[in-house]
Amino acid sequence: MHPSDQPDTEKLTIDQRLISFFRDGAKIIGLPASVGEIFGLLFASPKPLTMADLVERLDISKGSASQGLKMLRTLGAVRDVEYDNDRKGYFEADIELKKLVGGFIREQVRPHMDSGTRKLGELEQDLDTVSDPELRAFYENRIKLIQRWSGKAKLVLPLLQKFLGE
Amino acid sequence: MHPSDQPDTEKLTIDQRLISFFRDGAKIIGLPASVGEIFGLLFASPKPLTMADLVERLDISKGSASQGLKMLRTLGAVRDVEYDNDRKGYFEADIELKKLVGGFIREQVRPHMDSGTRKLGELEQDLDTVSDPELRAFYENRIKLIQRWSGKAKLVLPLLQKFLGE
DNA sequence: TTTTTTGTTCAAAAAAAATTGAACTTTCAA
DNA sequence: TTGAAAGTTCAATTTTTTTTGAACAAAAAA
Repeated sequence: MHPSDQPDTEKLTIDQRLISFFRDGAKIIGLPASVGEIFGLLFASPKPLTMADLVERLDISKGSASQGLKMLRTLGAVRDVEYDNDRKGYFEADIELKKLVGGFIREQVRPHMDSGTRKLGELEQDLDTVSDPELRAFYENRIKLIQRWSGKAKLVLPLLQKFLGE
Repeated sequence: MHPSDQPDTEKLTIDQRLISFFRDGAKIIGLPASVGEIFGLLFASPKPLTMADLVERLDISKGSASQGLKMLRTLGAVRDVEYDNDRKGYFEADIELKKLVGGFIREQVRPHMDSGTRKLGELEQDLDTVSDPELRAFYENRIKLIQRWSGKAKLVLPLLQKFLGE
């Protein structure tokens, strides 16, 4: 080992650091690391990149690149751009926080909340099946409690989006 | 199969439904399913339960129960209670949204944000190593952008907690 | 003290999630 | 048309995470 070789954190290029930053970020919000890396590389690139660029620079498979881009497009975090009047597709990162958060809420948060709301409804239906009146009163309170939580959650999301939209 | 047997969603008891509800909720916020189930069972129980109760009613191992309870206590979502002046430990769910969200932010969100802030600092240091002035200006802008995001995130959390605190 | 009950720890096993890569489809240039 | 480049799909593999269970520790009853 050459004496000037330093422990890990030294001598990383800026784009490597950005990739790592967004890899961690992706994991935190429950997205695959490769998705974070793809976004990171696009975010760190002054010009649009092709899928082949991603495969080469991130050392991931074509399959991962394709699936990762698909997810990022669905989230509205990456968009297709014209470039080089080339046959290949080019991509760039969307950098509006409002849009990034909006996409995440729309694609990841809302569907879960909706399914939760549905489950909660089913729960309420089944209260009838509880014969013991004391236990039933207890369950009623618990369900009311979750409904209050749910109501707050539904208020928080638009508030959050408003706050983040500059 | 008896003709009165219905598809899955029928004939679940309320507590089974609550357990399932919180199992899903746990997965959504990135916690193990067993942790959600434990919370769900405690939430659905009018009186405190022991670890042995959890093992039996959720059909999980003693190890899972012990680890799950540990995590829930750290999150402030479950607390030890006196009961039955018994040798065994008894537990009950904490049902204050403020506390649940607060614990999650303290234990899961903050540490990640702090590590992100640190990484961001390192990134800024390394700007010097970029020789091309155009590229450097580009990176400077990107880093400033993330810093603006980070600033908002730091404002949002207390706001959120305030909103949820009744 | 010894035994029994309760709870913790952690290496190993199982389960879940992400990634790969080869087969396939689409698109366009020659 | 045909062939090559670009992109997608998905079964198989790899990696990561969760769960188990047996060994251990702590505490209290016998």
